[in-house]
Amino acid sequence: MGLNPQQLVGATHRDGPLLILAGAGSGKTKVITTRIAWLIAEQHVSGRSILALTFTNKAAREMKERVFGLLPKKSGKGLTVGTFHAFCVQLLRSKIGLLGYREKFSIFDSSDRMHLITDIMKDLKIDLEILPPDKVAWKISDAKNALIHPGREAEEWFGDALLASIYRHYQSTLKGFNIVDFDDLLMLAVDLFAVAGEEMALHVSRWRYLLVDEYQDTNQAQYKLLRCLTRDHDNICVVGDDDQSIYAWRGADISNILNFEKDFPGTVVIRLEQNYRSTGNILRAANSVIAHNTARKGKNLWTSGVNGDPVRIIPTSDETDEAESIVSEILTIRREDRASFADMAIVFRTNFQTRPFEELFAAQGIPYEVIGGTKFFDRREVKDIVCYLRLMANRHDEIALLRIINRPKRGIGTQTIEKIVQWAEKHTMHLYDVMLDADHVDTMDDNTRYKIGVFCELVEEYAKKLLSARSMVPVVREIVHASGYEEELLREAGGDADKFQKSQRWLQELYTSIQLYEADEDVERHDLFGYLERISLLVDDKSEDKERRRDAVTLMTMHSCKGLEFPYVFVSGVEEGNIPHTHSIEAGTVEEERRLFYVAMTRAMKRLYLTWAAERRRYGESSDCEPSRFIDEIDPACIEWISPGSTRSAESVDLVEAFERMRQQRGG
DNA sequence: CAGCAGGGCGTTTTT
DNA sequence: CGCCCTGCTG
Repeated sequence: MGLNPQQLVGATHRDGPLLILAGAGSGKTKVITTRIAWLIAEQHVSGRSILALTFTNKAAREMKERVFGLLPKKSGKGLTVGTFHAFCVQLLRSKIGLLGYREKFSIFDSSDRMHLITDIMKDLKIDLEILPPDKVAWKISDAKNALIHPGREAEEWFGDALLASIYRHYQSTLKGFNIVDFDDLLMLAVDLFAVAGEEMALHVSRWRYLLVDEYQDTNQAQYKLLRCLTRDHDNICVVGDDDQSIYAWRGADISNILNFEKDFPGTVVIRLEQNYRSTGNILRAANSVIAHNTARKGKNLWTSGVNGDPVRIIPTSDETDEAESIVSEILTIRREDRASFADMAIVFRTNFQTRPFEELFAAQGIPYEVIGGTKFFDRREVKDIVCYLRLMANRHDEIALLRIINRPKRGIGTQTIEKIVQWAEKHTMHLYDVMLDADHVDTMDDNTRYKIGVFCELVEEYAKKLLSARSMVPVVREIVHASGYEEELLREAGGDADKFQKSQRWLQELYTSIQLYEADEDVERHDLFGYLERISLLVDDKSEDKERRRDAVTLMTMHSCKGLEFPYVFVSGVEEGNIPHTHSIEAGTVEEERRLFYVAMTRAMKRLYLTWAAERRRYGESSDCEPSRFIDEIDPACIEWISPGSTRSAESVDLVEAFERMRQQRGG
């Protein structure tokens, strides 16, 4: 199987708790996948008894593929591999009734959450200036990740009665709408075990072997869930690396991995310290940076491979220059090393840094793929139509309703909406039910009632069609047409044919996404609910085959690069205030930033570039930048400073001089 | 109720 | 610099 001794121990550990401390590039996925295959093929454990949990859909997909690649056909049947969130949805789908929700709940995304919180705060007459809704959203999310429920408990936890009150209203509204938000998936799943321990224990008893990836990133809720799943056995294998913990800001609790041995007595600990990914220089550079962290278990990653090229540091004058330098380097590598675009990745701290690259790549015809970033399902056209679908799936989804009630314009304006809302409040009814029953609303005229009637008929008619049709795609096309949405797009575009085409293309992508879903054999039943659930758990739109078929440069943030590897990696914007980010410096969380930088560095297999710009524009204003402190922390023996002019046409004399001074100062 | 213009504000990271 | 939201006018 080609495993080293430690990997082999991990892969062939039979029963009981197992902690695998796996450094970057040490082959942890290989160990997990081999272990699953070993359990099934050699130990005759049924696939049905195995549950593997990951953080991202991508990781889940990869793991599944690799496991099935190791197994003879069909022998892995029943194996569960999924994200924590997807797994929780599965539990909730069948058991959420225990918590007083109805079975066919919808899932809120973060923008829906913001809307609702803003509405609630307005209702409560809270000044949005003093308490910004995004802060509130973040606090509520935090509370849920820590398993803090609304009520007295929350008030103490927040130390703020107002926040607790918003939380209470928010949560009861969600429940009233039969909607759960992202954080609820975890919290409510844990609640299931609290309210019906025995029933749930029975329900999950089929899973006798647990495997958890990226354990260092688990939060309280995920930890508790794992405890619930191991009530009747202790076959839990977790893999993690404290140096790659980069989600503390989202509630990840590093003590979960630090305390694992205490939590699960009899734990076997395995350390994977041999790196198979990067050359010696890259590894040494990364090691020297991470060594500056004090809060770490400490490990010594080593490689038996070649030293390779030094880490190349490229100073540039501004973000345009930075992009041009990288592009020129990309073209050189392609020419000289005969590497493909897909071998290269550009990594940065913040999403908005993609801009100069996207512009330049588009101009030069270089294929690229942005991971994350502005999401497909956040696109206006797509989101509008998805809201139609959401409303048809759940008439009580008020956020969806309010979004499309007058889109396209159908003469139901703010006045009318206000009347509906007031009537609903007075009679404690749902907005949509008020609309269905508009004849009885005495505050509006017949014409308005008629318009509302037309809208409701549309919803009812197509909801029925969606649920009965063999394929939803033609029905959705019909909705776009019959609702007048298409016409509206045409009208909005004015004479701009290009604009109209663009929006059409987005809608086409949406149809394709539905089609892909309906063709997915992994899904048992294909219906509207299943589709909405799937897309709500999807972070990116990059549907399976898409990423593979194109030879493209990958652009992504440091957070989304975790778990990936590329022969050539460019870390861009390595400036003080960017990485480490100003907010983190102020919050005193530079160590997490260092880990983030470490994660980015260790993605590189063959060659690593670090670039920084002396000047960067933000909000249209430009400001001076200094290279990141992390550059100073790299062992000078493994880096090489590339002079600004060498990759392309000569730059300003000032910059070259500044660069020379810096090189002398740093002894580079 | 719809359309337009101008002002204000934001970008840390994501399942 | 752009986007979104608001407020004013037709």
